[in-house]
Amino acid sequence: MSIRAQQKLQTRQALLESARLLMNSGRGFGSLSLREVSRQAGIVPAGFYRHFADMETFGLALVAEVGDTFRDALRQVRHHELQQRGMIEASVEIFLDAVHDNRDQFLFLAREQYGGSLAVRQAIAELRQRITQDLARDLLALGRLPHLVPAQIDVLADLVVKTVFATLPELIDSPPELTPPHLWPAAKMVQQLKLILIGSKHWRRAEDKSAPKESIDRLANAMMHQINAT
Amino acid sequence: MSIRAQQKLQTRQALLESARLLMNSGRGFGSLSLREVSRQAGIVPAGFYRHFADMETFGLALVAEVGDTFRDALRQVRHHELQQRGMIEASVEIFLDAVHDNRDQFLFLAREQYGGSLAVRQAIAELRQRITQDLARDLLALGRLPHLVPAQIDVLADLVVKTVFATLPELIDSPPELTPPHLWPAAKMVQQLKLILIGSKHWRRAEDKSAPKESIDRLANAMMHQINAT
DNA sequence: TGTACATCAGTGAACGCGCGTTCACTGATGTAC
DNA sequence: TGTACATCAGTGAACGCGCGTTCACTGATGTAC
Repeated sequence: MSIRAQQKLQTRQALLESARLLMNSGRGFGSLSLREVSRQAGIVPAGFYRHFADMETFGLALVAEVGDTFRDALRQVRHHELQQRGMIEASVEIFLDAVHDNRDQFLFLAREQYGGSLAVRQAIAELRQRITQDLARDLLALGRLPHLVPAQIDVLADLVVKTVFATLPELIDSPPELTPPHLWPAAKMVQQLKLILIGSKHWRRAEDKSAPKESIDRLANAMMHQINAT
Repeated sequence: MSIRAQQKLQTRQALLESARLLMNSGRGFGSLSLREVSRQAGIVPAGFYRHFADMETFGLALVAEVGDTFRDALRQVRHHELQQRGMIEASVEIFLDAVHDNRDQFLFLAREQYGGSLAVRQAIAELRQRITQDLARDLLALGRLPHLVPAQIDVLADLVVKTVFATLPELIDSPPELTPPHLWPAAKMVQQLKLILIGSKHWRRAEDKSAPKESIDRLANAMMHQINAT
């Protein structure tokens, strides 16, 4: 790569890192200013535009960055060729190492998954959906849950990913001083994933004959209560 | 109450409602300005200070508001005197009604649970902790899970509340057009809560004799990987 | 290799704008007698 | 009940400030010959 391209890339990464640094003190991405980020990266405000059209595009670059990191971690988890016993602990351990090594990237992800601008939120939702689908595919291919239909696998994968994403903020910040050991985030998450896995082992196939009509009606009822913006 | 006090209360509620309205278009509370909120509520910026010292105090009032609504809903759920069959569906139905009736309050809660200012995030964390502890107390008192020790009940309650909080954003916004019915948020949440309940029915007591030392070591290992800010 | 021109990452000044906060004020409501 | 004074929610003007964006620029790096 040419010297100029290298230097440009360096500045670009300085901008990304600056945003993550500024968010470390508890601020949301939406409250960062273009001038502030540029200042932190050591360039003049106008220089920002050599790299990004606006703060929204910049936010999408941050999502792409943590997305790559996240998927790398999951690839490592997958290559660990899961054995039944201790599978969850080993996977969580690999994942926690990735979070530790890229603390501020995951802080951005945790902080902006619901709070960010529309574009950032959508990009994170897409990232999360791809991760969920990959997990569902793996669970189906592994064949350890042959009693579940694909729709159930989807619901299970969604719950696992939901649990991991929702635990991220706790994993990144220290827990309150008085937290008893069984509620320390990493241990708690391991227990909860095991609990979910136990549930999925004993989950009956949908449309079970023992509760034929009533449960379907109830489900439809719950679905009708979908809260819509429309 | 005096006329003056009534009018003041009315303006105060207009301010709270204005903030929630402004957040409906996808913006975070942290990006709202004092002038903007006052304008929406129909008063002059300086008038804001008759009600709140600053935007942070104002944010805490919004947390308190949705906290009351949330706990009212849970009180209704609790008074429904849960019967075994269909307990989850009935509870979710009551909860979804509350979310529907107070859409923008729950939108604030969902949006700011991780993204808000430090003070707002802490207030929401306290609200959530109180809800979790109440649930753990209820689960223990009901005695339907006698094989679990209190520490396991805590982990279970945390997972249930985590699932509900993490599903809130989906419950509030419409799901993407192409979502298959089994992944519609309300139905999906019901399935996932059932899955968790099934897991808890089959969860072995901690310190199970069949995996005596190894699992404790693994747990400790996972806990050591706690990611700290320190 | 050397030269002449092109590219373009980063500069520095300037702009108009909405912001949070202050202040003395007004006039409806409340209170004391 | 009527009067005289106190309270205080909301006003309107003013302030200094950091913001996003524009522009012509500079000078190191890249390219053509």
